[in-house]
Amino acid sequence: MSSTEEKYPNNFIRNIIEQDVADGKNEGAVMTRFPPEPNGYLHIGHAKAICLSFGMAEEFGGETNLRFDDTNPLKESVEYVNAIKRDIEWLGFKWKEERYASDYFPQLYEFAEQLIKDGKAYVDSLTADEIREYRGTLTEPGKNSPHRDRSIDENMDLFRRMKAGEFADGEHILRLKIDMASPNMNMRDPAIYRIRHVEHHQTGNEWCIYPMYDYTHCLSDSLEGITHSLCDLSFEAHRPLYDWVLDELAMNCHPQQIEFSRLNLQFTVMSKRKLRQLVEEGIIDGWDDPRLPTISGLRRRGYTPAAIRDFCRRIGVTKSDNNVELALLQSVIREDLEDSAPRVMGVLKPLKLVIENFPEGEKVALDVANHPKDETMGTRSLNFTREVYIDREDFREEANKKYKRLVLGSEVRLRYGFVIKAEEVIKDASGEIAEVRCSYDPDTLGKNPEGRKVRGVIHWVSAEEGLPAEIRVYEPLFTVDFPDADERDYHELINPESLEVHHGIVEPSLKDATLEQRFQFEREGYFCADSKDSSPDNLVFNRVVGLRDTWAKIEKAGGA
RNA sequence: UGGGGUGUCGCCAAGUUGGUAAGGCAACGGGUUUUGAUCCCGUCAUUGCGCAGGUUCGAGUCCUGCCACCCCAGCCA
Repeated sequence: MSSTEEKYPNNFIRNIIEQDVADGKNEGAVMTRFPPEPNGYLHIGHAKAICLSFGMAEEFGGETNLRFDDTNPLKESVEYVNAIKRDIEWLGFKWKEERYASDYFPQLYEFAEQLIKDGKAYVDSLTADEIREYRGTLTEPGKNSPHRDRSIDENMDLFRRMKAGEFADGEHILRLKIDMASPNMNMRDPAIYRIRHVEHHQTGNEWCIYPMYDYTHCLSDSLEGITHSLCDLSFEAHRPLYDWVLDELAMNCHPQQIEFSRLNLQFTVMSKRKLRQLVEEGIIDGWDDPRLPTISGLRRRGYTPAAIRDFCRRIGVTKSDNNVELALLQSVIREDLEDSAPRVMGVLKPLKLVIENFPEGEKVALDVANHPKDETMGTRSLNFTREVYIDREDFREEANKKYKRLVLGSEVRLRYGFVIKAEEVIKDASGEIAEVRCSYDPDTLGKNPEGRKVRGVIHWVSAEEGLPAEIRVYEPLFTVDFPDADERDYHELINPESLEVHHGIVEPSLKDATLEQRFQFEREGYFCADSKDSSPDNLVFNRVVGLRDTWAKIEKAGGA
């Protein structure tokens, strides 16, 4: 990430930090943090936040802590902690320290007692429903709880007994004493400690009271010496509370919270709740299903860390609502793989060709470049044989001039090999084309036939040497561009054709494809060996993204 | 009807003190090409920056008033 090419274009947060550094604020230091709650997997929206927080710190010579915001043991687990760490590392970021909000539980407790002593916090004994009623509405002020004026001693006694486990869940709660009439709902005496007799994944059974986000986050930031605390816009209205807590406790480190709008990507859902639902209902193959916008899903699909980082740079950072098109995500991975993926040939929908005038059993070894522009990627040898497979899309019994592939009675070149001509179509009982009988021109290897023009070039795989492979082609999981905005139940919006499985044939060199290795299947797209299911005896490839397809446009426009 | 935000090309987005609308994606032309890929060239907000007024020699940038959309009423984060 240190390369200048990966620097962010100008954005308002960078401008703020730049100014702060220039002004000598915090002695010119920049310290950020990424604070995920371990209650789900990270997705592309988190990647935006990660790239920003880590990126800004790095750009200004600072560092970033990874801090698990683990204040709600009911929803969290170490499985998520581990998945999150794995994803961040894979993305290419190194945190300075791994922290947990739970590391600060003892200090947080002391601060709470301090607040009680100062008359700035009190124990409330209303039920959750009552508290809601007392809170008022957006347009009406709330009412003070009848317990709001308990004495400091009584509050302290009650709070200590809460900690000691003398009360059941929900019996009491610690609230900040701010202003029940505030137009900002978050300032109407927010709850900061609740009783929860549950085991915590980090602290075990040490605590039965747990601090809440608003109280915990600002103090954790302060304790870690964070200078710029970047978060999404939903916390904007919480900033006064963030500042209130730090001010009332007179913390000497007061980080600046800056909010930016979160990423909305077309044709997918981003909320952890919905993603979890998809996983739990078995609609997809786990958190790393290649159709998901999770980091693990994108990784399994074949996206590279560099492409995801590039995407995060290109979408920018603002406070405005955004609807990023899928085309941008596809564009960054194509750009990356265009240079880095070795080329191979693979056929998704095999159609057998028999080249009748090519001697049976004979092989012609072809020396083939692994990349058309990068010689350092070397070459490999491919055998041309009498029987080959091409894709069914590449053959038509009849077609107009715009169709640059194999047509009955005319010629086409088999990439890197000979020019062939389709002579006869053999059909099975149902009328389906079973194979195509062809002839080849032996004098066309590495040169064009004289006086004739071939329609084009198509890819192929030797029938004798090709390997069977399962090839998974993905389309968006949803049929509408913004499933979150749709009133219909999301089940109705699921694309039934989001996964298409092909039983294809790939060239023999793919036998040794390593997991997660990416290739360009010429004329088809970029593919990645599936990290879960692929093995030398059972090859499975995921299509990362297709090649840009000009032909599809022509076809759609009625050109052929 | 309270509070907090946001509105610049189809999408994303630059636009530091007002000075005469970057860039990327997409799209559309054309060239190269044994990948209809890549690459290259060109077009793509002609008083237009949510709308309406105002200040100014001059406003996307300042002022006023509207409009639209988003967020907030968890003992979630």
